[in-house]
Amino acid sequence: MSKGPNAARRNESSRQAILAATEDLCRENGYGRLTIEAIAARAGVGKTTIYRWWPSKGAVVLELLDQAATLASAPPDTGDLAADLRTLLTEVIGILTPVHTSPATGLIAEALQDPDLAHDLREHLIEPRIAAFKQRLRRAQDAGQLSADADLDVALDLLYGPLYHRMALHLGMPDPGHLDSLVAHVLRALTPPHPAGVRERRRKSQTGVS
Amino acid sequence: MSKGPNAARRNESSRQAILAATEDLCRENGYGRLTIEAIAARAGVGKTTIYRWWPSKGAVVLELLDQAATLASAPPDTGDLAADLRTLLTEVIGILTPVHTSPATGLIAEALQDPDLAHDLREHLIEPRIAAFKQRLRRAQDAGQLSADADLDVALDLLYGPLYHRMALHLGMPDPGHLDSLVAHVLRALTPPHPAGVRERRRKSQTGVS
Amino acid sequence: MSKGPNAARRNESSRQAILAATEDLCRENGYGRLTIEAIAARAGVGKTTIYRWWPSKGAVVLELLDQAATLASAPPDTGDLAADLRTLLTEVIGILTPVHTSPATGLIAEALQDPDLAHDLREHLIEPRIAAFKQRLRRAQDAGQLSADADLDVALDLLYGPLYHRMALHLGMPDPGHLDSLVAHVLRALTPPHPAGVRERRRKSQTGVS
Amino acid sequence: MSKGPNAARRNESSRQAILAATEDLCRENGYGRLTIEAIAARAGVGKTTIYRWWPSKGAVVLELLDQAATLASAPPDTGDLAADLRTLLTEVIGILTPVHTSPATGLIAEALQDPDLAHDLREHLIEPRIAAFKQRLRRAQDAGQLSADADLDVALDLLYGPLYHRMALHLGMPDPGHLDSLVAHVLRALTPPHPAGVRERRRKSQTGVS
DNA sequence: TTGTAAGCGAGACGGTACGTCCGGTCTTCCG
DNA sequence: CGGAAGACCGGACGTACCGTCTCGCTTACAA
Repeated sequence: MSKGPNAARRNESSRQAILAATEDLCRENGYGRLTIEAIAARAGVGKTTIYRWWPSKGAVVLELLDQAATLASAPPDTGDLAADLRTLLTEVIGILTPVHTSPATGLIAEALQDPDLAHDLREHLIEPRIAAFKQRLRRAQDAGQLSADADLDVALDLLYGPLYHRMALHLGMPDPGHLDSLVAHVLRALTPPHPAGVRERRRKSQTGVS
Repeated sequence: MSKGPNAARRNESSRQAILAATEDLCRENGYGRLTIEAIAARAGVGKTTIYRWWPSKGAVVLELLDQAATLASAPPDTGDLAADLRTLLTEVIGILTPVHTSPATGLIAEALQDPDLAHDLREHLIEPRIAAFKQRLRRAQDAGQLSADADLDVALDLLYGPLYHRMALHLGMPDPGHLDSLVAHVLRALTPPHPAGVRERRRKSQTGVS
Repeated sequence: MSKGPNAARRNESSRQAILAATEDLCRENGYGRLTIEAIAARAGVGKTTIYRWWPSKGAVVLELLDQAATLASAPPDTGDLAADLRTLLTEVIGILTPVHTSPATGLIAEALQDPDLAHDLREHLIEPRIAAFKQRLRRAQDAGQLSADADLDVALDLLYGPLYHRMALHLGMPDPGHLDSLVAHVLRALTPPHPAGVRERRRKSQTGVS
Repeated sequence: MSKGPNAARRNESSRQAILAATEDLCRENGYGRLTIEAIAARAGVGKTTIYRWWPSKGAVVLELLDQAATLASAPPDTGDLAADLRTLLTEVIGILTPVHTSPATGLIAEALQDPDLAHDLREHLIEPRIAAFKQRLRRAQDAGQLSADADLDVALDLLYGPLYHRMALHLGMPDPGHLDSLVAHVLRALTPPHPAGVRERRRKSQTGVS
C-alpha cells in the first residue's frame, strides 16, 4: 500500500492530512458519498497527490483502517477462551457498526466490485487477523480447551460468519446475549462431550462427517 | 418495487426489455459498471421510463433477481434435514458466485451504502427466504430431529453466516466437503448432550445426518 | 458553426447565456484567461452543453463575433472611395483594439495554432468581408476612380496589411493621419502615371482623398 | 533575456540542450503543444533550470529565434533596391512558414496575449530588423532612388504588412510574382509624380526597379 | 584546501482547467 | 397520453501542466 514513485521524498504531513480528511468525511457522509475531490479539498492537498500514492479512494480508506488497526493487533489471551473470542468478535462488531457509515463496511462493499482492492484488503487487514485468531485457537487446543482435531477454518466460519451475514443482509449486529449464545454453541460444536464413554463414540461420528 | 404512477397503463414489453438488458450488461461488465444510461440504450428505452418505475439501478437489479427467484422458492423437504440444508445453502452459493460479477453480490454491495435499497432487498428477497428456512427447521423440530428449544436465529447465523463471511472477505465459497462439515457441526451444536433417554433419540437422528 | 447533434431541440436561451458570459469574461480578463469552466459557471450552464455545440472556446468566441458582425455587414458606398476605405479600415481597427484584450485578437492568436479554428474563422468572418471590400473596389473601377487593371488582391494586402502587421508586432494601430497617408499612398500606387488628360482627372480625385 | 541570478556560473551545455529540445519539439508538435515539462524531459534537465533563466516558454522560443537570427542579420545592399527588399521579405516569409508549426508564428500568437512577452519580442527581434530595414531605405534615399520625403513608416507598413495580414488570416504567403508586384506598387507609391525635370530622373530609377 | 554557496537533476507538491461520464430532471414530439 | 429520444444542469472523474518547493549532488570561488 502507498509505495508509489519515490517514497523517500514523500511528504508525511500531506499523507496524514489526507487520511484524517478521509476519516472525517467518511464519518460525516458515509463511505458512499466520499469523493477524492472532497478529500483533497478538505486536506488542503492537490488531487494529484492522492492519485500519486493511491490507486482509488478504496485504497486510501484501506490505509486508514490499516493504520488504525495496527494500534491494537495482538490477540487477547486471558485464559478464558470464550471471553477472548467474545472480545475478538466485539472488536469486529465495532468496526462494522454502524453499517451504513462505517468506513470498513464501505470498503467491503467496494471490494466486492473491485478485485484489486479486494486483494489488498485481504492481504492487509484480513489475513493478519485470521492468523491471530487461529493462533489463539491453537493455544486453546494446546491447553486442551478444544479438541485437538478441531477444524479451525470451520471455527472461523462459524464465529465470524454471523457478523458478516448480518452486515450483508442488514439484520442488525448480535447483542451481547446473542453473541454469548453463538460462542457457546460453536464451542460446543468444537468440543465433544466429556464423560469418557460418550467422548469415544462422538469422536467416531466426527470422523464419519469430516 | 415498480409501483409507479399508474401501473395499469404500464408497458410490459418495455419492462421486460429493461430487465433483460440489465441482466445482459451485468453479466458482461459486472454490476459495478452497470449504468442506467447503458440499460436504457440497450433496451431501446428512454431513461425516463426507467426512472418512472424504479428509484435506482439497484431497484432494477432487485426486481431482476426477485423475478428469477420466485421461480424456485418452495423450501425443499425430503425428510433428510442435513441434505435439505445443504440444498438451501448450495442455492445461495450459486447466487453469490462469482463474487465480482454476480448481480446479487453487486446488489448487496450497493445496499451496504443505501438504506432504502437495503430495506427493499431485505423485504423482497431475504425475509421470505429466512421464513422458509425457519419453517423447514420448525418442521424438523416437530419431527424431533432438532431439540425443541433450539434457537433458530442462531441456526440461521451459523448456517448462512459462513457464506456471507466468505463473500465479504473474498475467501472463496466452501467446497462440498466443507459445506458438509459446516452443516454437521451446526446440527451438533443444536442438539446438546441430554439425559440418557433423550440422548438416545438424538443419536438416532445424527446417524441419519452423517 | 454550432450544428451539433439535434439542432432542433436546442435551448436557445442557453446559447444566448453562453455567448453573453463569453463576452463578459473576455472583456474582464482577456481572451487568454477565458475558460470553458468559467463560461459554464457564469452562464449557469453545464460544461456538457458547451461541448455539445462547440468544439473549443475559440469556436464560441467566433460565434460571438459572427453574431456581432452580421449586424453591420453592408459595405459603405458614399461615392468617396478614400473615405469609404478609411471607414472599412477604421472598423477593423476597432475590432482589433485593444490588442491584448480584444476577443478578435485572441481568436486570431488561437487560430494561428489551430487549423480547424483557422478554417472556420476564415470562412465565417474573413472571406465575407474580403468579398465586400473587393465589391466596393470593383464599383470604384466601374466609376473610373481606379485603373481598370488594378490588382484587387494587391489592394487588399496593401490596405489591410498594415493593420495586421501592427497588431502582430505590437506597434500600435495607425492614428487617423497615418491611416490617411496609407490610403493615399495605396490609391496612388493603384493609379499609375498615364497620358496627360487622364492624369489630370486622377489628380483631382486624389486631391479629394488627401 | 536570460539574465538570471548569476550568469557567470551558468551551465552552457544545459542552455544549449534546452534550446535544442525546444526547437525539436516545436517542429514536431507545433508551438501550441510545446510544454515546459516536455522541454525539460527531452533536454534531460530539471524544470527549475528552465524557470531559473526564462520566465515562460515564450521566452525560451524567443531566445531560440534570436540565436538563429543573429547569424544572418546584416541588411543586404546590392545597389538594387527592389531586389534587396524582396530578399528581406523572403527571409521573413521563410520564418513565418509553415504558419501552424513555425516557432515564430507561435511566438507571435502567444505575444498577442502576453504583454511582457510582446515587449521582449519587439525589443529583441523586431526593432533591430526594422532599424536595418529603415537604414537600407535611407541609403536608397541618399542615392536618390527614393524621394527624399518618403515616409519610411508607411513603407514599412506597406511592405511587411501583407505578410502579417496573410499570416493572421491564413491566406497563404505571396508567391514570388505577387511579391514582385507588391514591391513594385509600393515603390511607385513612394515616388509620387513631380515637376517635370525631377519626374524624369525618378522615372528612370523606377525603370531600374520594376 | 576546504568550506560554502551556487547551479543543477529530479521530482513531489498545491493548483487550475481540461474533456468525459453519468445521474436525475425536463421537454418535445411521435404513435 | 404514455413513452422514445435526448437536451439539460450538475458534480465527480482521472489527466496534463503549471509554477514553486525541497532534496542531495557536483562544482568553483573565497577564506
